[in-house]
Amino acid sequence: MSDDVHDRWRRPEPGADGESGDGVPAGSIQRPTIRDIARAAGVSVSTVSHVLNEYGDISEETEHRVRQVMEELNYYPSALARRLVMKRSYVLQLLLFAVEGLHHPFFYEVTCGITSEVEKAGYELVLGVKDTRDRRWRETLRRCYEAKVEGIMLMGTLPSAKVLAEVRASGIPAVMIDIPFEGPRVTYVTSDNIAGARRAAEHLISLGHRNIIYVDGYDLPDEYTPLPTISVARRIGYEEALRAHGIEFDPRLVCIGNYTQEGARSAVRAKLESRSDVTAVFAISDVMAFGAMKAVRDLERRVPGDVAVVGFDDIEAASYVRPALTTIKQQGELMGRSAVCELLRIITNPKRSPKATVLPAELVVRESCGASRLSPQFA
Amino acid sequence: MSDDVHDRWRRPEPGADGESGDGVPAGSIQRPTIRDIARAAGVSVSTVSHVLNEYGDISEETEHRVRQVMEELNYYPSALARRLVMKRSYVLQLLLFAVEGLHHPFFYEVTCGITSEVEKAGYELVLGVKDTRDRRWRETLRRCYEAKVEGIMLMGTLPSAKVLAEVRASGIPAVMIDIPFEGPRVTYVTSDNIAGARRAAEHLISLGHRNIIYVDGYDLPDEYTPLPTISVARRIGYEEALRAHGIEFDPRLVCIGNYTQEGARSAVRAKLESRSDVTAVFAISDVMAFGAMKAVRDLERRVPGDVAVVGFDDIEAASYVRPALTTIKQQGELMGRSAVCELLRIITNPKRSPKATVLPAELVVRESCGASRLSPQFA
DNA sequence: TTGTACGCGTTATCAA
DNA sequence: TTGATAACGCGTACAA
Repeated sequence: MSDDVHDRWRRPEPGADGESGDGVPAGSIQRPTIRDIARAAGVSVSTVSHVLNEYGDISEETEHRVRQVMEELNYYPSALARRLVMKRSYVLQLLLFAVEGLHHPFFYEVTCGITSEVEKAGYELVLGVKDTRDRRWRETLRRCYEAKVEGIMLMGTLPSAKVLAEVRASGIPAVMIDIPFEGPRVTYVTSDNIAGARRAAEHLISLGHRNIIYVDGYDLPDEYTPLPTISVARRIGYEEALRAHGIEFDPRLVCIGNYTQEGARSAVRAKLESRSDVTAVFAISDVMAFGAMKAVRDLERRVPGDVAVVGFDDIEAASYVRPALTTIKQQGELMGRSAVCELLRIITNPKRSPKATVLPAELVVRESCGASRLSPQFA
Repeated sequence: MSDDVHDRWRRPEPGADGESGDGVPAGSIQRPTIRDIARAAGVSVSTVSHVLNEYGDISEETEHRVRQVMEELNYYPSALARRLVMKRSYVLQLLLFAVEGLHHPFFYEVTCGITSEVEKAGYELVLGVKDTRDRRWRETLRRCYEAKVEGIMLMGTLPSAKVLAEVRASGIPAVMIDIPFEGPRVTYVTSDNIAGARRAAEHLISLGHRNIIYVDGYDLPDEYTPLPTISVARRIGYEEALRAHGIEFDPRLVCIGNYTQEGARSAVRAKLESRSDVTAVFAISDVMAFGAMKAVRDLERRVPGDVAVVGFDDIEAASYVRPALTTIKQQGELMGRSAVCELLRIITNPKRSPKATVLPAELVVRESCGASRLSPQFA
């Protein structure tokens, strides 16, 4: 019936080659609407809608006809229109704050976990990567508001405390990833950074080390002081371990690596040169641990023979390097999944006060500390 | 005027603590609409719309009043509604096909390039990561159709040829990343894989190597045969280099590493054991090159002393490993940017036939071949 | 079981 | 310079 409709909605490219025999749909130009389907099938729009949403109150014959027409016209309902009328966007936003040149592999892992869970829930994930130092984040948030995203996940290197505050004040459900920050509809997921760092330090201590360099990420500007970053947490774990073993914490053993390899390299080298009594390094990221290893070699010393090194994250490269890096494993993918689950929970259940998630961080013993027991991961 | 409107649209949380003094907006529940603004400002909706879109035909006084009301009510126009009426989604989709456990760091780099460019263009980027072996990709594509995405970028490990064909047939503008596949509104961006591979092989040859193991990614099933993958391109470059130097190509020197470290490790070890005349390995990904290095050590031989190794990609870890990996650098971020630019071009200019982009792939000499000339990247 | 009519929050057209 | 009103494509009472 009404064949002109078929004509109206031809495939975008009438098929210059044999390819288009497949007859696949879409094309962002102009597509058939639910009304076209209704007309072509000789029914009303609501009938089509009922078929589409499987109300199950349409006669088998009608349904069949409708579906057939949808097929023929390559009809795909507009999510845009549906979202508008449903007053729901089904969109989650992932905001990644990164520092230029710092492609932290860990983020990628988390992102994979996030996407798979988002998809499973029938949502869409919008990805935004911003430079941490870019002042235009307000613009980015405005776009979230306009897009009516239902939830935000925020991850990365030191987003300004103002960003966090604004997200919280926005009232949009949010889950911070590895950023301990809470609010009415805001929570976070993180690794057990304190325990992880403690375990790392204890591992070194158990091997006899007492003077352990601590390579921190950033030297926090004052605006962050109230913000308990992962950096702070790991520092606590480190100090706890020292205390538990009667070792006094020496602030002069702390240095700043800026989360980069080169930053850690020069910082550690400087420390090693000034302190000949140091026999170990604990860097709070694997990348910085790599830098530490280079620093040791710069001084013609050996890992782990002269200086033991422990990292944090367990990125893939940790098993590639030589000697393979002993480190604290963070479960990135799981972290991503958890973030999404928690976010969806906040969205669906506004009353319920959100709960922070803390994932275990386990020690992975490889070669960089010289303690080569029972590790199948060995190179 | 009309103060009840102010009451209706309070901030989500009336501010239990001092925080909300900031007065920041949004909240996905129920927000003021353009009509509310119009009412509160005592003007018509079209006036508000004109202010919003800066038509410049509104009296300064009115505009000021409207803006003030928008501010007070924390009004943010709905992108959903706008998109519906504009018949444009302003959404680009990135489809990443990955194999479980294979978190290729290179993808992350490309993604960063993509996001920054997408944002700059005022678009939104929806991210979807699918397992290559997942048969439900049709579902994923359906969601693209329903969301009326304006363009698709496709990247990753061996998406089935069917996926590519369907994307092409869909008529949605698309840019494949590192997948040489074209169509009416489909093109690709890639590195100069042939030249890169040739350069890698030539580097080895120039160092005196003649029996070079070639570590390929996958053994392609028949369905891919017509598809010129990067794998095929690199193989061509490899063979070209051999031919140019009068070395006969020996198919028995080719092995399959499945793009994983362990895969390459065992494959290369087997080859090395059976062929004592081999003095070099060219792996078409860095990760596989790492596996090759392990294989060499498994046999108590040394890199580069006994066996030289070259990789492809230049991921970050390439500079971390010891010896640092000599490899072919792909410009991931640039690749992402180029993909977006080309995609936007296809979208805005439907007539113009798209043009493939080939980015240079340069040799980065480090330590794994023993040729340590003029390289500042050295560890 | 099917159809009518209204609303979702915009922009665009036209008239005032 | 401003305002009414019709789209945009869909979901959903409510009526038939």
